[in-house]
Amino acid sequence: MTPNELALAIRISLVELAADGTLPVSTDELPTNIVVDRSKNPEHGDYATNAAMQLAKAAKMPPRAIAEALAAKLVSTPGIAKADVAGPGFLNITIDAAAQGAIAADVVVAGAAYGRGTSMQGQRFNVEFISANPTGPLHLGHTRWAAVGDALAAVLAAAGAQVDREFYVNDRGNQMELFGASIRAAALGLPIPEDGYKGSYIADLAEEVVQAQPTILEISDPVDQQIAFREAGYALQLAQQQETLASFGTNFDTWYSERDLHTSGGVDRALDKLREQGHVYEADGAVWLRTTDFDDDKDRVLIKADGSLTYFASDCAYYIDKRVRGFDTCLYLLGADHHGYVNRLRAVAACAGDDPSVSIEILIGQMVKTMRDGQEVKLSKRAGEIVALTDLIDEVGVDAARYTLIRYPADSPLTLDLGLLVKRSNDNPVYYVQYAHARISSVLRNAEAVGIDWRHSDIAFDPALLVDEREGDLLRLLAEFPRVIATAAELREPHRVARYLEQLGAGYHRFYDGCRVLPRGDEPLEAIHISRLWLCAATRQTLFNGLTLLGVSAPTKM
RNA sequence: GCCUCGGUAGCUCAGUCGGAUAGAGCGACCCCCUCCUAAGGGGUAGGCCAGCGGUUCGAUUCCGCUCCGGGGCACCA
Repeated sequence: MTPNELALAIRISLVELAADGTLPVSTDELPTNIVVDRSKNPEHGDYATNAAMQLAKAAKMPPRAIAEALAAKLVSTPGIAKADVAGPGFLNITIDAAAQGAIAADVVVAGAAYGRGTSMQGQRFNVEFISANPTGPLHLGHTRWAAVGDALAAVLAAAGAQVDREFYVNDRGNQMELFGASIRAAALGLPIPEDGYKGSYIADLAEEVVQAQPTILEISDPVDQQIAFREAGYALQLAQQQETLASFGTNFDTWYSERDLHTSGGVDRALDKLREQGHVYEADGAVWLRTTDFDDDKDRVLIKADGSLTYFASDCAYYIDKRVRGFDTCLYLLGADHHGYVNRLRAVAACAGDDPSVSIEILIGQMVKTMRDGQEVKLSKRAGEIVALTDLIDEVGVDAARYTLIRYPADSPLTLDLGLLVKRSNDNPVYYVQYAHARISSVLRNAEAVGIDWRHSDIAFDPALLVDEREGDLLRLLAEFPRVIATAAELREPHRVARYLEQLGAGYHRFYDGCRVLPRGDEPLEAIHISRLWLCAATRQTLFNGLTLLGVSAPTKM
């Protein structure tokens, strides 16, 4: 019996109590969401609910009396062994051993689908993240969302939502010109422009461009030549970013070009839309959007006095374009340095006639500070000091990098110690979780080696045998997984999945330490062995499903 | 100044519909391998959940203020 099934049983009992008059409340007054918590203390049974205390006010009855009535109903429910009233009105519930153990079989049968739910069915999300300028390699500043954004998208999808991962390519504007000028200067041996890109990768790019396209040096017009360098460099950088992210296990459904947004008329359509909604005005020779109608500090310029479009105009067009493409909710995963954009983006949605509380959501990822040997590693693309994402992958590997970034909530600042991460030690919990998966894999291999086919054995899986305290803990943990995914999706917090996997790993290691799975040398094969193998298989499946959501591999050997 | 994120064990951090005795890893100390991977398990020590008020049966959690730290407040991209 899972917590969700238990919650349903409690709900049904309450409805019955309200119907027969034991509880003087209408069914409308019953809590729709019954809270069922795992008990921390084993003396308090398997699960606890505070439903009686929640109802006390509406029913004008002492919580303990309500709990008593509820307990009497619940004990006649199949699968529930015991229901005790405790403290101010908690109800401690013990699940029947067989009903508890049956979860192991449920998980094995569900397989890769175990944990997936339907709580977000019918919702279409556009999850946009990273969106780095194509003017340089991806660096550590981009990695947090590369890992967390991807995991968040996976979690939303696991909760039943339809999710697109999108990367916005800022391939227009002044930065691109500076980029082109910088490469050209490097190729011709000229000084890099004052505010140009000074990283050493620029020289490499220049060399690569010239090698692939020697005639570029013969272009006499400096403007044309700069454009040629810009375009060649752009293509190389974009390809490199795509390759880097693919090697990091982050794959986008859409790479959306800002240029396309303009050439397709998206900007004009957006401006028309905003005008229709009545939030556009002219002043000081510029065209403004009155975002102050919706909580922004100041209005924003769409078209500058010189007639050129602002970057903000592109932002508006991009948002409106996403909505036209049919997304219910546009998620923007931004760095803390973009936090000033939150209000204006929300205002854009409102100016476009949308309800910002539904159609736009902006998540701010706090800074990742990187340390190496106790020294802070500074990231500055202009100054040329870059710790590239590819370096991180090379140094610590995809699994450790992704996992470490994902296991902390994105809205808390994070300090990554590269020196520590490089050590493949226990300090990184990814190994702990992966080890649990590998350990189970090994047990199952050994079972096979001695000829035990636990799935099709003559000796049947008997859920009632899994009564050891460590087996019960592990079963309760397994039952928790669907709720973890649903909550992680709801709160946009994929780190909850990682933390859960650590608990599950710990639960397995304890079980492994205290409960012998395979028969020793001369022992006969018995039902307890088979049942424990099912429990092992269920745990492995859940670890696998969870790690897969996070984009971390689940090795069968380490 | 305004906005925003944080302040929980020596260190790094978990802990949302407000619940029973506040958790984990690392570090310290003590135990456990004739047995499926010791990359593991068990135990001890370590806390005024930054501070002060409020809401109530009950607050680390919700609200207000104060203090301390990170980040942000362009007709830049």
